[in-house]
Amino acid sequence: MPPSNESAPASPPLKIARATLHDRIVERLHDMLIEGELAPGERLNEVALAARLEVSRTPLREALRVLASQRLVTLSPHHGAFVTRMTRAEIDDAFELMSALERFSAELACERVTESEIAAIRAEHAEMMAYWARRDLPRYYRANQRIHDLINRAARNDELRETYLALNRRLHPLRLSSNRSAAKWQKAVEEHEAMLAALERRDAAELGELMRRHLLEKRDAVLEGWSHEDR
Amino acid sequence: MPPSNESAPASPPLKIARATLHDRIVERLHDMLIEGELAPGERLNEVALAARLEVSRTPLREALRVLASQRLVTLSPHHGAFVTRMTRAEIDDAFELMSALERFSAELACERVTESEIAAIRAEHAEMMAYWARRDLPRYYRANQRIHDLINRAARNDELRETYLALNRRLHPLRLSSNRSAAKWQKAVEEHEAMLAALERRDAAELGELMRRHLLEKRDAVLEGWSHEDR
DNA sequence: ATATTGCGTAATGAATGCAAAAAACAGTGA
DNA sequence: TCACTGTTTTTTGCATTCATTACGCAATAT
Repeated sequence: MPPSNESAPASPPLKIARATLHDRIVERLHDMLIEGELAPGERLNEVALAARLEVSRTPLREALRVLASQRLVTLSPHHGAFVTRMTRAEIDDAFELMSALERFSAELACERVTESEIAAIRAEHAEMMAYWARRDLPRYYRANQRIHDLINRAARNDELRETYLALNRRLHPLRLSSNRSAAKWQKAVEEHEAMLAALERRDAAELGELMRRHLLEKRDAVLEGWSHEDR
Repeated sequence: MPPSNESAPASPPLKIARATLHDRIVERLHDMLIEGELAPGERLNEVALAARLEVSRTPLREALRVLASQRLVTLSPHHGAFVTRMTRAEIDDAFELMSALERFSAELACERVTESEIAAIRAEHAEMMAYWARRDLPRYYRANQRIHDLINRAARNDELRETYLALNRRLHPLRLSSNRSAAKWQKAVEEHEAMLAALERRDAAELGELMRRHLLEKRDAVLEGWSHEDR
């Protein structure tokens, strides 16, 4: 036995572990939040939710703690869990941070993207344009998300991607209040054209700046719709 | 009763809620991780930890789930909880992301920092230089952290700050493997001088680039020490 | 001697029970 | 009618208990 082995701490096994119940509950609640099945500000009663999901309170509570640490739900001791309702300042900050993540993702992607990845992005872009021509907003939105995720993957930084996705999940409920005017949508489409061109030229500074500004405009569009909807 | 009230969801009370047990356990484990009381890779036995903290397993498990969602511990179903040991690739990615957060924080700070905040940073900088002169690495390190946090606060973006702090916590255990050579330390000090000067000029591009490069050099220093320590 | 299989033990996953805190309600008084 | 207060009820926080899975060790066969 080598002496170094004595102080070597145990490590987690690498094998695929099948999901536990509370992990699946986290997934399920994620979906329910994304689908809007649970509205911002809504109270989450533990026994009612547990009954609805057909689980006991224990794994549900563990899941709620996890979602709370991701700020998707807000816990108030002895009062209960609520679907997080972001304030104006939080939305502002979140989009601002998102603009930085997008810029950085764009810069890294320009350095690291492969030809086949660009081809995939180009294809997805074409599909998105088709949805735009048909004014199919839901599908346009999903194609849009896929493009951003492809760029994120091309950046080859899992930490960045995880952070991006986590923030994106939090902002997801706000997506409905943007792109409602045809003019804004038109502008967003043009920006995407420019972004694709910059990526093909691998112009990091240009693409980074385009994506940063794109996000800030999205923020403005969201805040515009937000001000006369909630709060 | 106004009709709008019917669909209005309840909101969490705004009052200060005193910490629950599992929140305090999260805090305590945070501290233990920061202090190095729990080493990376170490296994966390639920009953042993519960006994040590004098709590039952339920709130401890909730705390472990929270820490796992922050990637400070790794859960392996039916195997247990382990203090997360970052791989080389994860460290690489994390520092790269950190460099982007620092750059953005620097850029925002240049736009938004007040004179009194600059004064506070200048004072903390002077204190840090004193620790450097005495070769007091622990205190130097803490002063360094405070400076970065002051810049972060000056950026006026809580989302950014939270993200920064969360990532910083994960990288904290690695701090020991950097700044071991006097030359590198000297260089870091010089970079800090330049950063302070750029902040005083409110030169966003310059400060951003300085902080980005500063972080990337820190990454290299950490990875250098890392390669012949663990793994 | 080594590999393999089976069983016992220990650990985690999940459910239930109990106590405390907060919310809802009713009743009383002004 | 409104405000206040005492009580009831609901809901959360935590401990305990039960069930399931993984690990360790030994015995056996090759």
